[in-house]
Amino acid sequence: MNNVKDIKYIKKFGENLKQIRLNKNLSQEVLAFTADIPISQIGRIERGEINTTISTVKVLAEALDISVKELFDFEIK
Amino acid sequence: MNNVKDIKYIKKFGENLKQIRLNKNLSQEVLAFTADIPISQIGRIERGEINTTISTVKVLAEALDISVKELFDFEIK
DNA sequence: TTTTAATAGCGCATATATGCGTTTAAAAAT
DNA sequence: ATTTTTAAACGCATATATGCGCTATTAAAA
Repeated sequence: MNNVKDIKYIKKFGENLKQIRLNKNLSQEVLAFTADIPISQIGRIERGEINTTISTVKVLAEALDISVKELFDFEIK
Repeated sequence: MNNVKDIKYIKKFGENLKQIRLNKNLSQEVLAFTADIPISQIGRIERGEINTTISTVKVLAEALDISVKELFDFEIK
């Protein structure tokens, strides 16, 4: 988290998550409910504030009905 | 981490990481050095003891010279 | 404009990942 | 058999993700 490149990476991850969520017309609230995690968590991930874990990524992918790989399908810069 | 499925998932992730590392004939030590993370961390991830973060996954992928997606390219069960 | 919905953003406690070092065990090489 | 390499498996301090609740802000709808 202290690494500049890492911060860019988690920001990109969050942007990609948000994009996918919006493409499915889901609110943060609905995604949070489906993934069974707090809505505040979704927000912090999308804003790139936190360096989330693979288990959280997995439940998000399941809730979005996509593969985990798709959540990592973005350009690093 | 308290969820049974999550434990299975992080175990599978670790097994996949180990497989990829061995396929490249790299020791945990060399991978740790290249990724600039402690060797103990590599072991704990491969053994499925910890639910690692996306930034760690990213540096591992870079050190292995593969995409992050490849580290998630395994069957969930 | 007023109401409603959606998101941002904060605070706080707890759980856990990380980072670093050390010891033990097993396997491979000599 | 001994040495060397590799990985497992501890312990511990620190940083941070999570979980929960709440308020503020923004945007959209009425």
